[in-house]
Amino acid sequence: MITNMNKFKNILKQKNIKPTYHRLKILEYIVENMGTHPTAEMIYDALKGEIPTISMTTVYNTMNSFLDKGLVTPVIITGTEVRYDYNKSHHHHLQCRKCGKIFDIDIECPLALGKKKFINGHRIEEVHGYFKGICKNCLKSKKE
Amino acid sequence: MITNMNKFKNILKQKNIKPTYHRLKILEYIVENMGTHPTAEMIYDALKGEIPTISMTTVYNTMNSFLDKGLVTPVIITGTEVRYDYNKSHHHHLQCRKCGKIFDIDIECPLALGKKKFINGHRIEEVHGYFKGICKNCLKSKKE
DNA sequence: TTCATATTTGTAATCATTATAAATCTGTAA
DNA sequence: TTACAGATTTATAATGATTACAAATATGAA
Ligand SMILES: [Mn+2]
Ligand SMILES: [Mn+2]
Ligand SMILES: [Zn+2]
Ligand SMILES: [Zn+2]
Repeated sequence: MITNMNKFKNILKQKNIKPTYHRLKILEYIVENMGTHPTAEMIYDALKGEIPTISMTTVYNTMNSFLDKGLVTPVIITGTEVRYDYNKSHHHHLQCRKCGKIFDIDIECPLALGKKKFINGHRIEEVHGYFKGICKNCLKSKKE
Repeated sequence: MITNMNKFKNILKQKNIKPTYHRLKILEYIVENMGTHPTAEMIYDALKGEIPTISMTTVYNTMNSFLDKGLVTPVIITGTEVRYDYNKSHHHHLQCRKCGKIFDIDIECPLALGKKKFINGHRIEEVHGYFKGICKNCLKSKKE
């Protein structure tokens, strides 16, 4: 849709990122697949069909500029790979130890409420929380 | 102290880990430097003076068996390195964006209370939380 | 002492990510 | 339109933490 592409174009312009074709397609992908919290590789694999010449470096470059401009945030759970989150609302995550998928968890975290700026004398700037367990899908799939 | 070494020996025996010299010295180091949440490299650097032949592989092997046996837990914040925590009580962490140090934060996290076993249909097995900010030491050191 | 087994070591491999420099694209001045 | 400076993309090499592997060494029971 041309209207959607205009939407993405505006998002990039608002963040002072030049809306190139690659950046638009990458943005489109992460917006429409927000719930998957994709890795760089997942983005690359999803786009290389439509853009056969795209390179991993471009994905990394793009995601790093998105990170710099605050368009996405990194989700770090395993330590083996960065996953990107377009959802900027404050929320937590759950990673399933069966399927590895990462889910958004919308619970009100008392610690995240903007109240306390200091804990134990340290200044708090960011609050992060995540769970590990078994996702609802894997629970359905029978045996533990 | 020989008494301390016996203490460490017993800790390893209780976990079914053979108390070799290397393992005892590594355990001693992480217990006495619990608050630093050391990396494999920090452990290696601290011990190579006393044990010149020690290798990084041994540190990794040892920490992996400590992890397997639940003697330590991994602290993953940056995604660039694993830090090890001997403190098994449930607690959170703060990493200072100035000095990079990791501090224990002992706050009662309502989410961590063993109550809820399920959230949004997912089974919760672990609750992790951490903060980013400026530690109290770096706050004292004048300019932001 | 002897031998099987576990531990430690040095080195190579892996994997995600970054660095680098060449190739390509884009927008604008002439 | 053409030419060109600057930005973007690409291919490739480098990096750094961790693991894989196989040889060397230590341990400890027979
Ligand atoms: Mn999310
Ligand atoms: Mn800790
Ligand atoms: Zn699952
Ligand atoms: Zn600090």
